Amino acid sequence: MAHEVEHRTLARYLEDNQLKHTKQREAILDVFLEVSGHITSEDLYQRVRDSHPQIGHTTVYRTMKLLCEAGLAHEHNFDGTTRYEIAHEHHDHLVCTRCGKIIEFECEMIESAQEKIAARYDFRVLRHRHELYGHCGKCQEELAT
Amino acid sequence: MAHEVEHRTLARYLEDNQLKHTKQREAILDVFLEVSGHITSEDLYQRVRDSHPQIGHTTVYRTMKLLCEAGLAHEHNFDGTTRYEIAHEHHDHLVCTRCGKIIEFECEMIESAQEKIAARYDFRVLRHRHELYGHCGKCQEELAT
DNA sequence: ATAGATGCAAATGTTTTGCAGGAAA
DNA sequence: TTTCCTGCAAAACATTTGCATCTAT
Repeated sequence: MAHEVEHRTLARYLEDNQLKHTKQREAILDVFLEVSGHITSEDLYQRVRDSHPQIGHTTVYRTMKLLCEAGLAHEHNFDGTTRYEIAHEHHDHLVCTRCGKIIEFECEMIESAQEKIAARYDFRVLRHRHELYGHCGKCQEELAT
Repeated sequence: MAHEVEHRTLARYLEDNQLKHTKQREAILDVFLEVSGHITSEDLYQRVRDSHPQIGHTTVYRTMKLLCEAGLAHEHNFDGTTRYEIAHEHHDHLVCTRCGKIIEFECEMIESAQEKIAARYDFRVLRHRHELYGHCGKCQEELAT
């Protein structure tokens, strides 16, 4: 079994919460980690069925919610459809709308400005999304010709 | 009729596109401008029915799409629910995930930091989305009790 | 043995679509 | 009178829930 660290994290979470360690949960976690992108519940369900045809969609939903609670996955709602991504350090995105290239960035200055904004409105920030859409350098050159 | 400028803008859009000027479209635009917040389709539908009980939900959806095309409204998807807001200058959002309150903010510092990031990656930003999710002051108090 | 998990089917909630009748041009 | 619009009902999706059954502990 690949992704041993994540499976151990799941096991610990299940034990800590008196939840049960089932084949379905293992299988879904494995497929989720394998695809390693932003995946919808439906896509995940289809892929899980390739190797485990008896697993239902309901279980995929319930397991993904569990993985989010265990800190292994993040849920992201993009244009009305929920997508899951593997949890990792926070970052934001530059998205090229022409070639689809995605660049990750982090910015201390923006993070601290966010804190100031939140304080001004007496708001406690739990998470955020920040995406810049536009054209990458290569696409700018290609458009200039 | 209040909001004459917007109604004239709608009228022009309809004429320019050989679309028809109906009571329903007027009524929905009026209610939308009156509430002047971030409103869901369902909320809008309920309010429209107070004064125009015969108008259907379908027409609300279709009209809001039209208002977006006419540049009078903007559609936003916050955590899976679509909300409409009156089109105006760019701003970002603080979204309370407990009570649903939405606060708009603008921040020069963040805008200029975005420009620096973009320059660093040789990226030309055309638009962006920036949302901070968390708890508003009132909800923080309620949670503390 | 028993608390918890599963999978089906049905319910829910949101948005879209087909269609026949109705209104604006 | 022709084209577009409306409202209903039904469809289309995405997600959740009730429940009887099964399984890990």
